[in-house]
Amino acid sequence: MMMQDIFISPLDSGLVSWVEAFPKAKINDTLNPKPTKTQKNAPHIFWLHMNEDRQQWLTNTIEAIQKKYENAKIVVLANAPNQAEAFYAMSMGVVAYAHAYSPAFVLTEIKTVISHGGVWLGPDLLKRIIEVSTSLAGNHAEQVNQHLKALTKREKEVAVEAAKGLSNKEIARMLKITERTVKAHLSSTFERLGAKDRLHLALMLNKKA
Amino acid sequence: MMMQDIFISPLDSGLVSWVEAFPKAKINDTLNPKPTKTQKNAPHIFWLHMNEDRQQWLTNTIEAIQKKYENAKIVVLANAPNQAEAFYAMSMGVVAYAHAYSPAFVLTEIKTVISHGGVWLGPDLLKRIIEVSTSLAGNHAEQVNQHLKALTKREKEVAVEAAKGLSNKEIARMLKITERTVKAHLSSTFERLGAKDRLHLALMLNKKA
DNA sequence: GCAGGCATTGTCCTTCAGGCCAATAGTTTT
DNA sequence: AAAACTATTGGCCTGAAGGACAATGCCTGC
Repeated sequence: MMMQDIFISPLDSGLVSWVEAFPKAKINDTLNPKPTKTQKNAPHIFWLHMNEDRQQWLTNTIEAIQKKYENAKIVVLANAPNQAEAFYAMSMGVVAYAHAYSPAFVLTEIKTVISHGGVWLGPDLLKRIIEVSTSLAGNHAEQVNQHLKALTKREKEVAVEAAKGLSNKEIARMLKITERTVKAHLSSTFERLGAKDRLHLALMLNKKA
Repeated sequence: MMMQDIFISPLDSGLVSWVEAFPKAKINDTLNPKPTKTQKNAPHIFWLHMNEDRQQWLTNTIEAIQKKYENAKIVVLANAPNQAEAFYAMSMGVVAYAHAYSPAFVLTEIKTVISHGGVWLGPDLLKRIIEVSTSLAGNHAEQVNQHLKALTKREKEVAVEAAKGLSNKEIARMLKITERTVKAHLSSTFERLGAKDRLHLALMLNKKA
């Protein structure tokens, strides 16, 4: 079966690796608002290029594609991949989430996998997903420890308090440092643990057994 | 880089699809107990055939491989795949989990993916993992109910989503109401439950038993 | 029927969170 | 000794969160 590749990107022309991988692909800046019946049923792969902070756009576009195209697979290519976004995308039915600058061979690989009904994602993300899954299933103490181990001493102290629900100001007072410093430790913590914000951090550190 | 494929299976000869996919593969019934130094460092893919209820064997074999071979990738081929086993295997560092009777093209596909550092698993399993990862576990519904009882129907819906870490905007989208309305429900919820903010709400609804 | 709870949405405003761009100084690793 | 990591803090800026004050339409129980 021939799959038509359609890249949706704000860029005028696609990245080099895209063209290399799929010379025949179309590159549009928006979704065709009115596909013909034939188009609707033909198998497509939509490669959505997440330029930056376009969560809303992503949601809308995915929903639009799912509504308009029966046999479409959706791949998200992120300029700055992050776990929260990946989770979100996968939960919406996206079948692959990768870096926008992935080399051509990765792109063809992704296509191969999803053409056969598979789902593709990189090792880091999967590891993270497994961790989260197993922490829900059991030994959360291990997982929490794993998380805290990845942090520096100071970051740990801050993270634990933040996860209890304290504000930055309160934490600052408690540790006798500036609120600014608390923010710095937290930002670093979020990045290390792949947490979106303090609420997600709290959920990670408070998973019940 | 040439990857040596080694199938570990109680069968005398491999399945047809295995041979078709990897004519040069070795098929052993046990792990070579004493690999040479050269063998240890060479990249291998071990395809472990889970014949039946051999959980213990799986654990031992995976550990043995990880100890003896530096650059080994491990794939589990299950006669009767099940999620619990898949989760377990992945948490031990296995990079693919598939049906033992997968056709040859799936096997080659798996090899391609993991050779490039990826991780492979079928759509059903991934879907399940995503579900588990993103949903608040239903098992502690009892305690949560205590709190939720005090809320109206709509407030409950909003509160649950907020406790998962969704933003007001995301909740609004999900429930097809305005962000303003979400705020209204949340404000009301905070007051009823005596929660300071959404983080405290999340802690209340996620608190350990 | 009318009161009161429920669902919905508005505008305005303040505070807080977190990202971005820096900088300094001590510590550890290579 | 140089590079990398850690702890600390500054200012600036955007966007989200939540409170204050209010209004409308729908139901339900008394």
